[in-house]
Amino acid sequence: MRWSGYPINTVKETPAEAEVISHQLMLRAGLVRRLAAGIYTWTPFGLRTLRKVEQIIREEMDRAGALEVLMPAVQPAELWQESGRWEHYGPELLRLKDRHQRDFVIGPTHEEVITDLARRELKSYRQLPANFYQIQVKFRDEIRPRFGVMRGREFIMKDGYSFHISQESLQEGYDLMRDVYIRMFTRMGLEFRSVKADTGSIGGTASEEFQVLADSGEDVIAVSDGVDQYAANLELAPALPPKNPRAAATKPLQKVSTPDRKTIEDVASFLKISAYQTLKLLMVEGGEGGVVALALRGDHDLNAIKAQKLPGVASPLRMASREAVLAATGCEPGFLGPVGLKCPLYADHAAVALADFTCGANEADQHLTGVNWVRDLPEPVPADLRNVIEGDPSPNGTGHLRIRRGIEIGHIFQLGQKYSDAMRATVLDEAGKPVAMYMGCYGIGVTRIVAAAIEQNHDTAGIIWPEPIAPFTVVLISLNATKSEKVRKLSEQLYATLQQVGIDVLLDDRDARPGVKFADSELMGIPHRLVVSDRGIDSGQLEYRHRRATVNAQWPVDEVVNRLLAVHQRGERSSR
RNA sequence: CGGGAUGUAGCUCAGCCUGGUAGAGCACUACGUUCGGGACGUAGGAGUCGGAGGUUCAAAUCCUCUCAUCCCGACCA
Repeated sequence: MRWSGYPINTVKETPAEAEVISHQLMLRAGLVRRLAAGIYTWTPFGLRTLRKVEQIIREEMDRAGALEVLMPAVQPAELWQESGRWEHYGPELLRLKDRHQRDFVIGPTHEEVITDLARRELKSYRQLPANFYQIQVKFRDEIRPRFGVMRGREFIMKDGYSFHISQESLQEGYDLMRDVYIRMFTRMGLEFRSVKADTGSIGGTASEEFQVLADSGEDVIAVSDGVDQYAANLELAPALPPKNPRAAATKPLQKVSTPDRKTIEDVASFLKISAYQTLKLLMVEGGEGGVVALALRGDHDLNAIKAQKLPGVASPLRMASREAVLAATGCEPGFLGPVGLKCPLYADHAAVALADFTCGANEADQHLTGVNWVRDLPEPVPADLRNVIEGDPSPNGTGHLRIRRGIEIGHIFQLGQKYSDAMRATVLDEAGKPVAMYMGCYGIGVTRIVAAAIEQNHDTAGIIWPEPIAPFTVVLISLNATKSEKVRKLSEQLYATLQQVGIDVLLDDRDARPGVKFADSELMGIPHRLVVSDRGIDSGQLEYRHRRATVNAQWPVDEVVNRLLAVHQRGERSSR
């Protein structure tokens, strides 16, 4: 491709709408253009990277024996009514009517459609296992699209679905997909982790997310620094009970006046104690009416996912209303405590381990200090209620947890028979009896990967593409080509040769000043740069520079092609 | 959904408080100079000031409504 024929401008100024670096750079480099909130056009440069990501996915899926299909973006409501998700999916599902007033949706995912295909085509256990995938546009009407293509409403996803005769076979297919994902993301040059995840509303048993580690990520994950390599979504990471036994009581129980000190922070600073010496009490709705109290150490945060799994607690978790709290305790939120409490109580392990702690007195403007379990109130029911924090021991026993942020680029699930039951997708087994197929589901955020790769690979000058997904491998910058016949000739010759040997080369043949070309090539993040100039030709050496390098190398003119082939092969290999 | 903010040239923004002929930089066009790290000069094109209504002799500016976009929040007692 010739840069002179590429009519999309780069921009020096950062567009006001872009907050994260990947979004800023994608707009500045002209990779995408916004059409509406969360909806983007991909320009030729951006599309080249997108296609390379897709191609890696395709190659690895095909190699694993998966079959590519292409399903419709527009789907009839009947299928969604059949699976029950017409009611349950909520406002993220974009619904529309056709001219005959029939209901349709724009697919946010394709479990229904693929299950419909499977029940029509798959009749016998002999046809299993089967694995279908597609790379296709999805639409989810996000509450708040942001960060450019990272959380867009319309986006490209690779979604795959496998069908099995048994749970054992599903497990095998799932394990295979996990390996495939690791290989794909490694090939793309991404630093990522496989992370245990909550199965959430999709249901099913096993589930893992693939997270690209990046500070701008929207997900919080707990990663062990030990040899166990433990990694889990924050929602799921268990907090182990403290090993040391509870200390003995040393202080008397006392009531102190704490006017208007309603938060842990206020109380701690007012009484000149640390937040971890306090206990806070949260009131949530009970599963069958009433309220349930949850006690946490003052410096810890409630984990809603863990709490809503407790017997007697409403799921999904809802905080109790002010009225309900008042009715249960006779006290306003802000001064609640476990002493003399009449409703059911769960206490986090760390709260159970406290001695001589401070908590609300269930009386306006009053707190208790020197509180001790057993002596002042009954031993509580212990539970894991909190989010893990930096430095907690790893649940697998070695090392400690670090809290990192991640961008979810892939998610694999075992769906089991949820959809095949609802939609009667059965095959006959060896005994001739119908069995609902076991399903696996495997997603990858293709467009999001492009943004995630930039979040991980950039500097002040711009993008630094991992070689396998760079829009071009080499940029050939010709200086003063309009005047210099020899520069023009050599540039054209190298351009043709590089294309012949199969290297993606971009020829910067624009009639622009050198500074503009250098700056653009760096903004665009092309891994290898070669400069063709009169100066170079006269000395017999051309300048070469890798995007990550800070100085130029001099390459003899007639070795340029071979050397580029060599560094290119090295670049492709190093990221596998 | 709750809160906050912003809509003025393709982009980044000033002008609004205090109403009186719509601006700058970048980008774009032409010409000239320049030519190895985002050049300079001259000339030029380009905006129904998000939209509608109102107040006024007069509205980008004041008021009302509306649309769009962005940010924060939607456990923390």
